[in-house]
Amino acid sequence: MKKELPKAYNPKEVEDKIYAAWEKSGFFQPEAGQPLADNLDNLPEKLCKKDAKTYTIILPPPNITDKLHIGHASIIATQDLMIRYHRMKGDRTLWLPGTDHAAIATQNVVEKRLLKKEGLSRHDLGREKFLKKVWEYLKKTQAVILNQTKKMGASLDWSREAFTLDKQRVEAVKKMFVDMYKAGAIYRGERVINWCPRCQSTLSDDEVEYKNQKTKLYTFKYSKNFPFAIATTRPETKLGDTAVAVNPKDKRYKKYIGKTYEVDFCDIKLKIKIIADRHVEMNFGTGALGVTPAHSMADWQMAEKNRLKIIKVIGEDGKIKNGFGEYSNRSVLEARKIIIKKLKKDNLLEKEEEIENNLSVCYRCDTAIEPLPSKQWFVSVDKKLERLGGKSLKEKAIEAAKNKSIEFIPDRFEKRYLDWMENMHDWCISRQIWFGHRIPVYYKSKVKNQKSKINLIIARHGKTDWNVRGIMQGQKDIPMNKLGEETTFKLRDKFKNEKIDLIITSPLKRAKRTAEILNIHNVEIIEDDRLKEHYYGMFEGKRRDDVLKENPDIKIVEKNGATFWLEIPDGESYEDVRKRVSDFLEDIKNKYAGKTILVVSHEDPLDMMHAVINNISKIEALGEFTSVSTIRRYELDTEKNIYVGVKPPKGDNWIQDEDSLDTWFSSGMWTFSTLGWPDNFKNGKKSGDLAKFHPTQVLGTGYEILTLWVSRMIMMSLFAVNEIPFEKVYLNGMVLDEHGKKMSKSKGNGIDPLVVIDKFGTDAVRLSLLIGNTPGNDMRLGEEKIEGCRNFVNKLWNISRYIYQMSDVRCQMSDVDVKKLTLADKWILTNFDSLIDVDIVASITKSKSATEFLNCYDFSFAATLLQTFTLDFFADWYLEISKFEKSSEKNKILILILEKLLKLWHPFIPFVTEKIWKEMDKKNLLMVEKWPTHKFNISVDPRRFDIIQNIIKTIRNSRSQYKIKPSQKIKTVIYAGDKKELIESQAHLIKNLRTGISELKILEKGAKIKDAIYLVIGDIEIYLIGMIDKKKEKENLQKEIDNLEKYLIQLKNKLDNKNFIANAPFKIVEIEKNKYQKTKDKLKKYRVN
RNA sequence: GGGCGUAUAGCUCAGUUGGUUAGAGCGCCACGGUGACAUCGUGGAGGCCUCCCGUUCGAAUCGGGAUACGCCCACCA
Repeated sequence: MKKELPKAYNPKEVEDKIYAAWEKSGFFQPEAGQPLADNLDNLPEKLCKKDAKTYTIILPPPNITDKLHIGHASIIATQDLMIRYHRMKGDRTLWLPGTDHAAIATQNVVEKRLLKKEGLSRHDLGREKFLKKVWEYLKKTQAVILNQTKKMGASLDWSREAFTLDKQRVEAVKKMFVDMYKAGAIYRGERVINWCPRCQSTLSDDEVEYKNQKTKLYTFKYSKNFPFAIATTRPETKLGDTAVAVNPKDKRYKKYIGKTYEVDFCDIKLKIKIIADRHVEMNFGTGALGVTPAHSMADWQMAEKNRLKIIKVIGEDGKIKNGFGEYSNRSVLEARKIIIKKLKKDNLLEKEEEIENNLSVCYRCDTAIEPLPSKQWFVSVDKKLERLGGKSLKEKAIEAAKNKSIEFIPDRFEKRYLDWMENMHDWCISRQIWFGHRIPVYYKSKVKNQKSKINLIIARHGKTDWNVRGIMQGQKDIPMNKLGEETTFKLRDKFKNEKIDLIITSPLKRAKRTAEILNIHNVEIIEDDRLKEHYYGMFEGKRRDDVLKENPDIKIVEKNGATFWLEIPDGESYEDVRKRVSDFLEDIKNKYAGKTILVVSHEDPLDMMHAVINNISKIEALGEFTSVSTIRRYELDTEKNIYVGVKPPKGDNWIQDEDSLDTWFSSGMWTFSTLGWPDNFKNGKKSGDLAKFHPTQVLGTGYEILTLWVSRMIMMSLFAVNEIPFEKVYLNGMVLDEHGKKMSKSKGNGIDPLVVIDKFGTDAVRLSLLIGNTPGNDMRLGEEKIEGCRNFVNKLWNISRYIYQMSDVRCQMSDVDVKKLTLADKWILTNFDSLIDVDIVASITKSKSATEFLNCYDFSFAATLLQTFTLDFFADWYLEISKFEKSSEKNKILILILEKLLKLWHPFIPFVTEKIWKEMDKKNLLMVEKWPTHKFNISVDPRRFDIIQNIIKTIRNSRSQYKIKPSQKIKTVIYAGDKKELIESQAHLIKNLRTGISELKILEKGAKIKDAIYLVIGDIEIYLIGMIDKKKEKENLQKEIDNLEKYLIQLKNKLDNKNFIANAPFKIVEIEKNKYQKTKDKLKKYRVN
């Protein structure tokens, strides 16, 4: 049955219909754990075996801030290619779509772009109304994105579509937060944030604007006894300085590093420690930087590193806090004036100069921002977690890349990932915005909060015999002695008038007994391992004095008449102890707000507790509990009535945390929250979609969010389901404009996918994004390229059109009589085979097959290979040959190759291939046809056909060079040597393929022919007889001879080089010799003529 | 400031482990209605492979440095 197709392919007429047919087929939805929408079928058994491997990609959810740009299109094209390829291979293939709420970005768009027009800010509307606006907006963009994605031909499973802020994801995020909190992976800590004193609110980083301004830089000493000067633009904050940082390389200050100075800075007493920090610029100011932890982000980090004390100077009202003498309650600027005045008076001010710097101001009211410490939520990346086998999130995430459980494409991104991971600090997840996942933490209303401090009473246990004998006990369980009991009983009086709610004790006998004796009100006693004594390892059971003598090299500190070992070879470090008690304190803060608690423990844990509570260094704290039976009291400023949970607690006075979560928290859960977590994950067992499709195979995204997103997904997935979420990370480069500039709205150089799809068709757009696109590298794209791809798509259409005119569309390979095949037939079949698998052709060209290129993610190569075959081999040669070398076999071959070629092309250009396929009257959709694996297996040495091609090309070329009109036919003589038989058999090709030959004589050899163009191809000589342009021929001949001579000299020089002969491998030398001989022969032939 | 990447024809890019007279597509030029395709065909002209130094018998390819551009991160006291 022959067919007539329209002359040009019209994508507009076919694309939407085809997409609808695909969707209707249900083949986008692999067998689901959930009922399918609209009674659609899943992939039937026939197309996807029960035991088929799964192949899953979760589409990176685009931000709902805006419609998709061409960069998204690039990611979609790449992933749809992978998905369609694997679906055709018979894998159970799932590609899951969704969108991201992009908290900050979306809030900004709505507030700055939409509300601003009406002259409103979000505060004018209030939280609820504002969020309503945001949802209105996002519904719109979501619909646009959905439509765009479908237009791209994406074979996504829409029945599983998700949104990072839909109901299911909200529940998942809450659960995740609570789980992580309970596991100790989330904690509340302080961090410097941006505070606007006028708006009385915190600002996200995006809400801070920078203003270039002139300001004064003051250089001064804190006091006369301080050894050198520092420089600052904000002298008033120096009231809270606890350190001075210098560059470790700075010779001027090296000798001071580590020392502490007590200074009197303008009547305020400060303790200043000199610390080293490599970020300090030696050339700025004096090269010494006053560190104010409470009022600068950078200083805060230094303080954390160096365990500095944090002094808050400025309050939320923008005024100096109480406790700073005459400065208190004055505005920042007033305080500054007074300080400068004093410094001048005391002759401490060395310099006052104008500099330019960036002042951060509030985006709403332009007020200068005050960085203040505030409580924020953090994910602890370093905390060792039980559920991760005692490893931290960071360690596990690093491990995944290092042991190659995750492979990066291209692999250089592994290094970037690891660098970033290794330097990762705890991740602050609370954001001061309204739109997003509200933090599932609740506090009691403010009035009740007043009561919510913890009265902490700390007691050291009573004496044991070992205490008396000066033996190190550590975790050896030594009971209290008589003396100890007596002393402890005396202490009971102290608690007579005090209501103790709870006693928590170390489980060691001496502490437990102490607790029992002190429990006069008969309250509950809880044991807690974290309160155990410092583990001293091999020192335990030895006398302190002996240990001191035997280990003179071990670092010690002496304080309050006691000795402290800073390192114990096989024991715990002070750091370890500090960690566990700090952990303990966090716990009780959250559980026992408002209560009075007695804690009974041992010397070292208590010292460390003292350090944590007062935020001082471990060494400063040592010696606080030197004597047994010491009692100290603390008021723990706690989180009070804090509740962390999926649902708010009962009672009406609980207020939810105002902040919302960093977007990456919810998108970090994307691989499993979309597959039904947590419902599909009970008792560590996966079920439903999660069991079937997680971990996924590939995560493809732009490299710019490798660190932001990919790293988070890895950590979150490890935590939630203890799985690495994907095997491979494929990184798309950015799509730039023709000039290599980033596309952006403001520049107006962006390409809108819908516009170019409308103009050139989806297939053309997809192909233009796949060809010439290397993973991880940016790509430039202009409309010209898309147009070129459109032309190719149309070419494929016309190839089919031609074939349909020639051949009946129904036939099979078994119908082809191999014996009847011509050289050209065999040549094209063999070449086609090389697309599917390496065979004789590929082994000669050393190329991979299209299948192999796809397997190793070299999509551009695969497309180029297919394109070369389609255009150069199939259309330009084989189709042309078929116009005169006719046979029934040929018609079959045309159909057979077309059929397989369509399959190979389908993942790249799904619409046009599906349409052509349909025109073949096929019942099934091409989309679920099997990927070709069977070769035709008719091998022929392609070089035999190459000879014929070469002859034809050479003749065409010289016709063009000599400007012979196409209408002018030429007699031709070929001296073929031992190729005579071959050339004779293919003479019809040489005559018919636009060589304009009237008469062709093929001889083995013969005499030189005058008045003819002379051509040489290897051993073969060709004469185009009857050429008149003698002069031109001579010129050409001479040019060729010159060329050959030059080349010959090059080769000769190489071969004359003794070093080359001596050092180069034998094979290479042979090759070069061969080249030399061939060139020489050719030259000889030309010279004779 | 730190890390990473890129630099090859007018443009967009290939160039596998060092051995090519350095390739393709677009654009350009010339010719051309030939059994599908002018969204086409045939042919051609375009290159100090950014620069410098080194390793090597041999470098577009490996190493070092410079320059330019891009991306990410930190910082601007």
